[in-house]
Amino acid sequence: MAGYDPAAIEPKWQAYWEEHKTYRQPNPGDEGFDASKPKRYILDMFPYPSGAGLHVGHPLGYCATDIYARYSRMQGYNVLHPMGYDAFGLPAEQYAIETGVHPAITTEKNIANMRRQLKMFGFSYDWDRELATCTPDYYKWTQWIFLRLFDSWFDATCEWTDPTGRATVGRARHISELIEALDQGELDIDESGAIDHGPQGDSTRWSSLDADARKRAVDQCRLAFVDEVPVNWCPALGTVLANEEVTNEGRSDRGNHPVFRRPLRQWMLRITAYAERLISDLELVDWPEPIKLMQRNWIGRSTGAEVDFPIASGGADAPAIGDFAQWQAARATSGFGKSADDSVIRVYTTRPDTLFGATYMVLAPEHALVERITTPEQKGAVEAYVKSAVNKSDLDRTADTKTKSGVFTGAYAYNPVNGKQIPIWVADYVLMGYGTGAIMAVPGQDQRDWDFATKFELPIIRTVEPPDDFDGEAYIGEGPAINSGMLDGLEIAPAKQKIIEYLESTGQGRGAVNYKLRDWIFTRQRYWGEPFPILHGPDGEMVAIADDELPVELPEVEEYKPTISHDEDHLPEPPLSRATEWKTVDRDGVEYLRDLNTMPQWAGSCWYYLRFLDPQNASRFCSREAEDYWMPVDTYVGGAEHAVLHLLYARFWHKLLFDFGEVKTAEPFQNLINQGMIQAFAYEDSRGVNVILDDVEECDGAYYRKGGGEQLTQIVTKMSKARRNVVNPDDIIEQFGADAFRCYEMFMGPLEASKPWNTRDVPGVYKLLNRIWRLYVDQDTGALSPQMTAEPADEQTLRTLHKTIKKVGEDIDSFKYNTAIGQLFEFVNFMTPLETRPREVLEKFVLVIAPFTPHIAEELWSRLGFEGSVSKVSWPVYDEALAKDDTVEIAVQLMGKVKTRIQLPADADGKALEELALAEPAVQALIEGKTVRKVIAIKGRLVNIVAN
RNA sequence: GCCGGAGUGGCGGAAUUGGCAGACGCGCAGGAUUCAAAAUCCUGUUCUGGCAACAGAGUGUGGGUUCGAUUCCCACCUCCGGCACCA
Repeated sequence: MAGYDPAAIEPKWQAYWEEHKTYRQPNPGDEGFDASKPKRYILDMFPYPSGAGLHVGHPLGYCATDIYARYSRMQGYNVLHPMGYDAFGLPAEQYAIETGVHPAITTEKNIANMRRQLKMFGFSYDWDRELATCTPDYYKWTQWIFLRLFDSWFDATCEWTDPTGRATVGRARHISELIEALDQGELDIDESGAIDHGPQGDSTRWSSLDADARKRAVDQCRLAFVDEVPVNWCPALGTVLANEEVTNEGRSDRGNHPVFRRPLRQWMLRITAYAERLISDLELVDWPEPIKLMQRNWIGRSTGAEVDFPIASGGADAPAIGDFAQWQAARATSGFGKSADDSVIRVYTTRPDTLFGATYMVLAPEHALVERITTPEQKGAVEAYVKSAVNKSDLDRTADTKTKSGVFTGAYAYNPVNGKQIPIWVADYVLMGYGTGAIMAVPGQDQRDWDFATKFELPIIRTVEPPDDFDGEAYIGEGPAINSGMLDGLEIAPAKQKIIEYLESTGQGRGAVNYKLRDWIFTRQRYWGEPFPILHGPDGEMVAIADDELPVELPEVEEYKPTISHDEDHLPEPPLSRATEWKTVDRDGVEYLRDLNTMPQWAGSCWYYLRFLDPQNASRFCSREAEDYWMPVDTYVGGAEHAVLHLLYARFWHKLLFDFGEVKTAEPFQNLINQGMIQAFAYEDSRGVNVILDDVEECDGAYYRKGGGEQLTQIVTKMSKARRNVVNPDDIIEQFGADAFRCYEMFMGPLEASKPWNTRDVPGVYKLLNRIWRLYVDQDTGALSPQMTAEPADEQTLRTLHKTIKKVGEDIDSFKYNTAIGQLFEFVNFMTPLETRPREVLEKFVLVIAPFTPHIAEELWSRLGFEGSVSKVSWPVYDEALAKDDTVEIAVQLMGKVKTRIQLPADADGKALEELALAEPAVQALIEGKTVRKVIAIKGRLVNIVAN
């Protein structure tokens, strides 16, 4: 074999790496661990083991981290670079429902296929650390972490110095400390059941509860708690559906069954407790600013005020307060209640300064007061409206602003700042899940309110003076307050401050912080997930399974489908309810029922980066030594689609473990890179109808329907089965090899950008590898090329080499692999025409390509006569002086237009550059007869002459 | 609708972050080699006009700031990702 043959060399070196465990990375304390080296933890987002195997999108990120890992090892780092499988999930369960094959079997088969593919790419994972989230020895610790959530409450006012030495407010504490504090009278439970951090030495509410009620009260304060929340319940499928699985007609995407929006008892994780820290700790990590911004916006912190609007009149049941002045007087003494009493509508507003412009109120359709305040005349309309609104998703309700809908309840409330009666409406653009589920509407300063007010002919009062040239509708900009009594003339910020002081002093409101973030619904009515380690007693009490009884293993069932029904009120009966033996547990003669739900797929992926540190550990999720050495993750690469949810959930779990001293870093992921999506070309006819790839032919750069059909438009879309434009990496590797595949994906464009796959471009990089091969190996004989000589390299060759080492190294450091490979092309373009090529230069070049194309690098390295793996060799050092040129071409501009180019020393700058340039005859000719007014000289770039 | 990102040759993209627009690759055209082809090597390739030297235009659209704008500012258009039970 003389030519480059990836099919021969790639399996050979993959077998070598496997046999020698080339990429095994020992932990501190293990044999072979080198404590003198710095560390890098380089992590990929692990894949779901789908039956389709890896698609071309997976290896994009995996190639990027692999190159970085290989480069880091050559730079002298201990590198932790592991891989595993996010193995619980819906597709295996769906397949099981259809075929009866146990999801564990399907999953294991898919994992085996993915493992084969991952090895075929030549990724340098430490395979001894491979894991899958669906194995009992993994999910044992997922359950263990859940129990830490169950065993804890959030002490929101606790001021403490965290183990990294930072002053922090709020932390998770063991639930027993809450009970102790309640017993001691240091804390109380408030009217809504939440922890009352108010005046100490008063726990009257807690003391008034009996033992059962206390237990329930404590359960509601846990970080993992059970609550009723509205969900899309589909009794015919027996599960809750995601909004995207529900059609516009309120039916299930799958099967077209009716879906009901109804409250359901669910496990909830109190992620909202960490809202503040999840925002502020973003300062600790080096993430792309847009991703941080997305997380901040998702958490959605806003400051404003809560204000009570007393009900003035309404239906027979309306808790009207009667006389406004009396109410005000009463409030002045009683103060602002912790939760709203019946007679008021409490709103949250970010613009309390606009209170005088609140001309009506809106309740969410689900608001408890709607039914009570509605007058008999409006009852029919309101009921019909509420009925139609509850089945809409939040997205639908807020999406279409043009066609705002709503109904008047017939009731009125008093505006607390001026006592004016304002109408109360019901509208679905107000969401129960945000704020208090009720708003004060200020059409003068809010466009949604403006649209609504205009449509229903409600009054509009401006309370911020717009500029003279303002011709819009609602005005949200800065300006002095008008029509606002005591606030008139104040700018927004001081007006906010003043009105909050007034509201607090009169007991009508208070300053408040609000978050968009909602607690995390953690229940799934499914089979293929982690069982909850919780027992339910006969009287509804919850008991945690002891740590030493974990894992609670997933039992066998004969049918994976939840129990289905056509009755709207039928309650969920998940598949685990069929595990008759398993589901009941006897404890001291009392029969307990296991929790029959499972955790969402997120659970396993929330902490897998910790298990990689020490995956076989049977006594802890990972050893403290391993955690101490390896954390945090230095580089985390994955798709931007995880920018919010996965990354927020994982940070939340990490902070819980941090609060309990189980991990030592406040944040898990120090650096984050979001790879783009690999898209595909697709073709549409003149009507915009998709034409599958098999029916398209190209002619002179245009695309036509096969058989002389009409011309088609090329578009860029997601790869999809329907368009038949999915590319299978196995096919590409079979044709061109893994090294070429890796190079192609890295050369496609910036890692972060989405870009279309184009198989037509793969031969380009394949050709590069062939050309590299021929620099070393004689095509005819298969021996080392006779053009490779022992003679020392000339200066130009050395400059090219050193420039290449520098450019490629710097590009790897900043993950700019597309330009790094461009430099490899330039090096090869330079070497190819040479008659003889210095061996010393070519030896160094093998090291430069080793991170990108490990197989060909190993082969050439061994053919050059070296023993052992090239991945163990140090990255070459470049000479700064040789890596740049002495003279550079300077562009000479006249009035900003390039007129000529001259060669000048690279280090000339400022005045010197200006003088050198002006001395050039070509430049003299340019300015002849003109007056030079100004000269701008930029070192190594250009000289711009302003002359006329 | 809300949040985030992106628009540069026939195509993927580059541009030291305010300093020569189009590196590098694909494709295409021409040439060398070959009986021929593949492979390989060399040359050219933003557009318009011109044999050419050269001139003009040009980074989604329209404005602005600047000696100088793909880069900064304002407005708009288009596309992509996310919107909490797909993960």
